[in-house]
Amino acid sequence: MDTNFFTNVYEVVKLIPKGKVTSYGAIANYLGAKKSARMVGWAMNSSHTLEDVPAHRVVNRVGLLSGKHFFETPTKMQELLESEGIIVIDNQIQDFEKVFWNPENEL
DNA sequence: ATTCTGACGTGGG
DNA sequence: CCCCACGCCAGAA
Repeated sequence: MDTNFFTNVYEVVKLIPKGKVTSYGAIANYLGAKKSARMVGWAMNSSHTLEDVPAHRVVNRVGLLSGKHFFETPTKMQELLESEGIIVIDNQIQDFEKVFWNPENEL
């Protein structure tokens, strides 16, 4: 089902532990569509209205807050991450590898 | 129906 | 190491 892909993305994002982050590609890979990482981001765009989906915990493969511009305020995403113990400098997550949460590794 | 763009990722120069 | 181009899929003009 096409809508299932979006729902699946939401489910995975919801499962991201507090203080951890993941990447669009990791989610896409977990869903079996690693080449469609863009769709993951697109799915988040629809999810931005949903409060159950912590989109701020999803960043690109480099740990860059690429989607912060889509939040209510450009600084909201960084503040949310920092409030969870994640250090963000210049839209870049510090110790990205440490706070990285891989769906395939945990699920 | 066609074209472009986009919260990405990988590969090549 | 930095820059450019391609692939993927979906939605908007």
